[in-house]
Amino acid sequence: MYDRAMDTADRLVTSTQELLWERGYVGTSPKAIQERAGAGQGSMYHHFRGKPDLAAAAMRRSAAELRAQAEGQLAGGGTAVASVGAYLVREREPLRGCRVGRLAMDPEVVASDELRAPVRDTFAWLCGRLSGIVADGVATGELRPDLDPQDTGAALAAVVQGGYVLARAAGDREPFDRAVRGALGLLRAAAADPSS
Amino acid sequence: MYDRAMDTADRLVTSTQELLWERGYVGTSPKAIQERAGAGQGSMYHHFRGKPDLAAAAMRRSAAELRAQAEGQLAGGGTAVASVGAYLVREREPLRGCRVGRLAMDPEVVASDELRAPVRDTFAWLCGRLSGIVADGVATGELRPDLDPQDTGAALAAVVQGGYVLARAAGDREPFDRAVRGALGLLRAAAADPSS
DNA sequence: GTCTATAGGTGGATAGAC
DNA sequence: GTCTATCCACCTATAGAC
Repeated sequence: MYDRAMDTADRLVTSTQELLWERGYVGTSPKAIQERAGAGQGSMYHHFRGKPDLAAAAMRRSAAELRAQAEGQLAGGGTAVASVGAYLVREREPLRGCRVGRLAMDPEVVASDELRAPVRDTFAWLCGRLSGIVADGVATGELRPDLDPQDTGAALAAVVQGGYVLARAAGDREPFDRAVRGALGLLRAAAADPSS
Repeated sequence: MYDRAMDTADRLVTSTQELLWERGYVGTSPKAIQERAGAGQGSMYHHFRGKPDLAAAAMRRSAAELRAQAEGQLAGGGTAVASVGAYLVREREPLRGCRVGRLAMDPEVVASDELRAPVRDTFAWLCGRLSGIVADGVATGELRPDLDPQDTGAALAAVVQGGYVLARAAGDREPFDRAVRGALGLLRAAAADPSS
């Protein structure tokens, strides 16, 4: 249960963020949210219209947090390999999965435009950001000119999301670390001068 | 509802495979399984001890099917890039996700050794298989010698799993296709002689 | 083997008192 | 704003008849 000093609506959103991360949308019940937030039924339905409304608020916040975090890793400047590397190897907890990406596997999230929107926008932004960095690397001659920036950006975003799957399947973070190292190794090999 | 000529236990397993793929473990109820299989409660609990038992049988079958399918793509012979390429660009339905990988995001699957085992074994096998192909490519001089086979294999497996996430987030298969093309492009760039 | 009946618990939400 | 009471459908499983 959260600090009573925190606003009730805020505690409900925070609790929902956590439960969506841990259990997904279909696996998260209003009752569980209320218990974790230390709020009653009445409070929840006073502040939100229902589970989809509350989940949408939680997902928008998680998406914004993730984007800010990723932007912090990507905006470091330096070479394309350095920027992508900073993003790929940043500190993570692979066994928890991605708090946004995991929701893309949820049938009720994908079936609802409102619930899917934050997930869609997050990955559209991330792929675009990574593609831009690769395009810059190609433009400066750091990366081979035959590298397609959009395809490469999508592959880099996918490696992280897929790394979570491998780690959770194994019950061990090792496959995640291997996957991101492997992606970085491939990107280095695609440097115009691979000795760099 | 399935053909009555099919064995009842078999229909139950097949229906469970489909529902696990569509809705995951927490999102799949015995009632929904029974309805799809055209079987009653009594039949289900006669043939299986309960939902976890039936789900485990369905997951073992899905894992075996996926492995056989992947092996068919990977065993084509030829260069490492050709073998990996055949696996990466094989016909898929990205919006449906991976019938095995999706279960790695399910909290009750990862919490149970018996349910997680087929998922764990599938990806351990797949990563090992891809790593072996990369190692062969390095050994024959097709791929650059500084490529780590295990890391690269994990990255390739992750791209496919992550591609599903991107496609479902977008509501469009395009990001999946981009990701696998991007991965193949990077692997080609890591060829010892990139003109190949 | 398959059916119906039954069971306690939960899911998601509404109503109205305070 | 928050609480309790109430609602009906569904979840997962057991019991026992056929």
